[in-house]
Amino acid sequence: MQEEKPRPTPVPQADRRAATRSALVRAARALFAEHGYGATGTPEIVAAAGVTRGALYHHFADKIDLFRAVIDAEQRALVAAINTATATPTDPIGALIDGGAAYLSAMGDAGRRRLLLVEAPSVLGQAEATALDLARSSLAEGVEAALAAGVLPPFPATVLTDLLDALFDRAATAEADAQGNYIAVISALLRGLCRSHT
Amino acid sequence: MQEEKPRPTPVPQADRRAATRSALVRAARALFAEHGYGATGTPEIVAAAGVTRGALYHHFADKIDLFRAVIDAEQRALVAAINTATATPTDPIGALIDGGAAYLSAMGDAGRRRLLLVEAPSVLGQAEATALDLARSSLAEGVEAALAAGVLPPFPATVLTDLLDALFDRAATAEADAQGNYIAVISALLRGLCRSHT
DNA sequence: AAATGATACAAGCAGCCTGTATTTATTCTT
DNA sequence: AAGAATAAATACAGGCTGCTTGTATCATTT
Repeated sequence: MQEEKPRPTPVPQADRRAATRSALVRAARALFAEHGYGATGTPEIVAAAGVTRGALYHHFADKIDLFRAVIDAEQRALVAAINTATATPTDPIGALIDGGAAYLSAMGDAGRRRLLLVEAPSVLGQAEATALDLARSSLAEGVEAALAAGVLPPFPATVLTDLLDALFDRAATAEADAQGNYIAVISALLRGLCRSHT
Repeated sequence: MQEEKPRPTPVPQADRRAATRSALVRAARALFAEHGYGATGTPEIVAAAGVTRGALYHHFADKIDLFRAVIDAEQRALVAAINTATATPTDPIGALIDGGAAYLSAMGDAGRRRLLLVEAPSVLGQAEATALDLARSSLAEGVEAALAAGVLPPFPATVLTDLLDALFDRAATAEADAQGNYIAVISALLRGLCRSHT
């Protein structure tokens, strides 16, 4: 017995790096989502990730940079969930409603809602938070398609997108059993807007 | 000369208390609005207020308690500004639009927007932040009046209030020169909703 | 009006957290 | 296999929060 440290299957550096990095992001996501950014300390994060603060500050410039990575991962997970839950394309207005419903479904996790809707604007500032908002980009496409199809009155696309985004965000924070009512009202609002056009 | 401390106009304790308390709230409001809650330290606040940290922790339980006082004062100032800018009562829908415009005008200050729309939900939590939201309460009255008048479809009042609140909040964060467009779209949405009813 | 009590505030301390600098360990290159 | 490079751990400095102790001013009671 002298197997102390013969060469314990040399782990590639890239894998090693990716492993600790994702462990940090995963642990940080859970704690930021549960207690918020300000109430979560880096000692707590690294303990949950099973590494030390040295590793954290080797991978990320500072605590905010780690938070940014968490938000980025959460945005990607969100659009992935939306894409799997998105219905078959219908008319432009129906596509907006269906996309909104898929968004609500993908926002079912309370931690995700807190991270994206509450913490991100506060920690990163509204400007960067909306810049990182991928779901909003796909909503903008839907609005532009509806405008191009002529089914919406010729209001500025950015304004329509912004207000629709606000409606879906607020619906996402509503009680789960009331979201049907929110979708119904949003749908009625959109249909009424179309009718006022034609 | 022995007028060192004869009785230098004994300041009533109540006045003294109110003076330091309001100095703290005023200084904290300015710094929280400018740099956010997390980036503002209590040493900075008390320096701006011209008192010591001892005074702060005598008047407030902790830093969050001071922030709560700032938000409370800001809410009162907001409804006061809304009331002075509110137009004469018209039809229920017009009252909603006019009230919304008055809200946007009262939210013209960037610091106020940050405090009420970004910092408060993050620091106090969404639940407490909406509970302290006075403007939302008056919006709820307007929605209930419109429902009672039968000019809106019979959707749940809480849902309509919540979604209208979201629209006006988002419009408030828009560029000042674009807010006319936001009001126009919100107005069109509301009118379309009425039309879908009758 | 003098003493006793309550209130407002000041100063200092202990613990924690963040970010950085320094060292050690592991993997890649030649 | 030796050295370069990267990953991670340890140690440290500064700042901030909340508490505790101490002091001065106002109020109250007799």
